[in-house]
Formats: sequence, structure tokens, C-alpha cells
Amino acid sequence: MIEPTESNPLKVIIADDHEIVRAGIRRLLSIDRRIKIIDEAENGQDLVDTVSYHQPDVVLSDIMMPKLNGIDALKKIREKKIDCYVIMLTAYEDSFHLENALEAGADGYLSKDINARELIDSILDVIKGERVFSKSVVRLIQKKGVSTSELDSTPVVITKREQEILDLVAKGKTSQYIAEKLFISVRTVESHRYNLMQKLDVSNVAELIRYSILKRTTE
Amino acid sequence: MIEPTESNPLKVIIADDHEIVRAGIRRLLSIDRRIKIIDEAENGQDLVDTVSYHQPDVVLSDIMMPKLNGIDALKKIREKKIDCYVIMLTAYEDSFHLENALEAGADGYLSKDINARELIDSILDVIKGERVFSKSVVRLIQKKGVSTSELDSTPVVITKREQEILDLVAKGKTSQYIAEKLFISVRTVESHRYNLMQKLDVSNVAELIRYSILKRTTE
DNA sequence: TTTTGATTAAGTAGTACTACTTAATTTTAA
DNA sequence: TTAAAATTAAGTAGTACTACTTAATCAAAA
Repeated sequence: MIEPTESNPLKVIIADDHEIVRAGIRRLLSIDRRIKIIDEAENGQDLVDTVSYHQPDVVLSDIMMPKLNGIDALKKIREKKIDCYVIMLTAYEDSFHLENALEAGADGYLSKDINARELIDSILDVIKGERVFSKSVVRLIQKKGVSTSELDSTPVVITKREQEILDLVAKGKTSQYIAEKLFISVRTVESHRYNLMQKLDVSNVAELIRYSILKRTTE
Repeated sequence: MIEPTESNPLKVIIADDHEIVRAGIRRLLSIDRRIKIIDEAENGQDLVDTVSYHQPDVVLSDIMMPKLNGIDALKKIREKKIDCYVIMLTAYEDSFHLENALEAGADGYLSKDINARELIDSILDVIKGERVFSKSVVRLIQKKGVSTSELDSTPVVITKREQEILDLVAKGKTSQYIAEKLFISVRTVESHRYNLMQKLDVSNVAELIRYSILKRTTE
């Protein structure tokens, strides 16, 4: 990547479902003329489309978005082999999503609680090939021992059916209710619950919800 | 309230724990020179302090903030009898928090997914004495039948101890663990759980978490 | 076409939560 | 200082979840 200049600025696309957040990012980035926001997306699907079309240098994306979440959008961008750096920008800092983001090919993971200087520096660093993390995320990595060389952390794969059950569990539905709704046995639902908890390394609904909450597309 | 002008603009204070969101609000409001942001707060305690000091016309506040949440901050502002309009601006739209905000004396409740025009109009409307709600909130009011004349909806009061237990339950702790941590009997914890579920009209942890999530101050 | 992974489902057992009542102590506010 | 509210806690009983194993189908990829 050649050094960005005012006359040849970095092309950045931002994605977040809230106008306020997009406006905030625009404002924080507006002070550096070497960075130019060429488009915005308000959900993961839009993001994949605009990235395919514009071929930006850097993408800043939220995780929790309707239609398609940021991590799944990232996966699609990587599948399409579009050459760009992708930084996740999220309010949720937990090792599960951090790992999933890295697994999906994220080049950075920043908290939304970041100031203009840090955000701009992160963007300028990421195009040099560095992986960028905000301070709180670094603390998380140290505490939880998340590997930043993504592939050695066992990828947690939740199947379609499991996701379906997880969503219902997170809404407070009982196994009985879920079984009736999906026309399967209560014991099957219990099996799925058990497998989900194994995969996510938790032992009850409350913890399960912590991990499910970002997966949900807004209802 | 006299009509705001460029030379005599509305004094507004905004509160949100994320710099990006504050920057976003600044940007959205920057297009109307009749509105001036005179200060910002990044938590509820800061908000109460700056509102006491500056005596603004309008306050725009997030709900989930560290130290003191937006609703409790609003209560303190009302207790101090500071004459200003307060609009809650939040990503979470549920009847529980809406009711609590109204109960605490909010003059409006807006989704963070709002554009510049709507936000500015809401501010200009609220100083005329109108109560303002964003479209999605209006839908919620209609669906759930939340009363906008706040006082006839039974106020849901969660006590300090209950909140403490709710936080631990939401983290996935068992009653046994909570009991040991707080040096009380398991049966007491169970009583609190039961009372909480009664108050919030739910019947299991998952639903409880849905309501607790905003109450938590960021860890 | 074979093997892998997903989905289904049951057995067995223990643990934890939920539902409601009643009531004794504290604490707090009027 | 007294009434009201909060916190404590136990009884009784039922329901739901969690823990782990085994295994039969079924669909899809190699």
C-alpha cells in the first residue's frame, strides 16, 4: 500500500445500522484529509454490495447489524477475494466475537469508545499490514489468552439448527415450547442446548445469551 | 420558551459514553445553528454535574452509561428541580425502559437510529412542550399499550439489593454462588429472583436478562 | 459412493430454577 | 418514633435445565 495523501486519499467504507454512529465516524475521520469515506452501509448486505462495487482500501464495520451481521459480511467479502483491510468497530468486547472476527479475517477489532486520533492511527497502521486492537481489546486478549494468530484457536461453528434453537432459548422459550414449534422431540432440543453450551464453553442460559446477543439480527 | 435563533441558540447538553456517538450527535445537530451543544458528558454522574452547572434548555442522554445510568441521572436532575427538557436517546427500545424513562420524567424517547432532520425537529418540538417519540417507539407504545401519561402505569421499582442480584443472575451465576458471595441464604436469593420476575412480569432468566441488560453499568 | 457432519432422539441422573405462601428482622423515611 | 418498605429466610411442590452417553437417520461433500 502506497502512502495516502490528500490528493490520493485512502478509500474507506463504513457500516453501521445507526445514523448517529455513522455520523460520528464521519466526524472523527473528517480531520484527516488523507482518509476519505466513499460510501456507507447500514447493514451487512449493503456492505458486501458496496465493497464489491467500490473496492475500498479499508472497511470499518459494526458487528450487530440487521439482515447480515458484520462478521458474516466480512466472510463474504473474503470469499469474493476483494483486496481490502477490514476493521470491526463494536460496542461489544468479548472473546467469542473477537475470535470469530479474527477467524473470519478481520484485520482489527476496535471498541466504539475510541477517539479520533486512535481511530485514524488504527486505519493508517492497518494499511501497513499491522493488526490493530484498541486498548480494552488488548486487555481482553491478555486476560483471556485469545490468540491473534487466529487459526490455532478452534473455530466455534454453530450450525443453522443450533442457531435457530439458540435464538429461541435467548428469547426465554422453554425446550418444550421450542420442540413443539419446530416439530421435534424435547430431547432433541435438549441435545442441541447441550451441544451449544459445549461449543460456547458455558453452562447455563444466561451465559448462552451473552454470546447469542450479537448473533441476532435486529428483529 | 422563546423561539431559538442563531444569535440566541438553544443550549443543549449531550450524554453518551461513546465518543463516536457524541461525535455523531454533534454532527447531526451542526446543521442547525439555532441549536448549540454547550457541553458533553460521558456518564450519568458527569451529566448531573454539568446540567447543574450550565442549566441547559435541552438534554439528550443515552440510557446505558457507566457510574450512573441515564434514567437515574434524569431522576437526580428532576430532584434538583433544574428546569430543562430531557430526551432519552437509546439503542434499546423496550416498554420497560420507556416506562421507566417516562416515570422518571423524560420529555422524549428517541431511537439512536434517527436522522438529522428528525432529531432537530424533536428538539424544537420538545421545547414547545410536546412529548417526542421516534417512529419505532410510537409503534412500541401502540403495540404494548404503554401509557404516555406516565403516572397511571404502575412504576416498576427494583430495589438496590434486587438490582445487585439481577446483575449476578444475568451473568449466569447460580443462586448458590450468589448466596455465598453476598453472605445470605440460597432461599433469600430465590426470593429475590421470584420477586424480580414478578415485578418484571417474566418467568425465566432469559427474559430477565432482556430487561436487565440496560440497567447494568458498563463493567 | 463413501465418509463426514448435521439432525434426530432416548437413557439416566442430578441440579437448579420457578411458583407461591408466610413471616421475622432491619432499614428508612415521615 | 412509628409506619412503610426492604431484606431476610423457610416450607412445599413442581418444572425445567444441565451433564454425559449412545446411536440411528439423513444430507452433502469428497
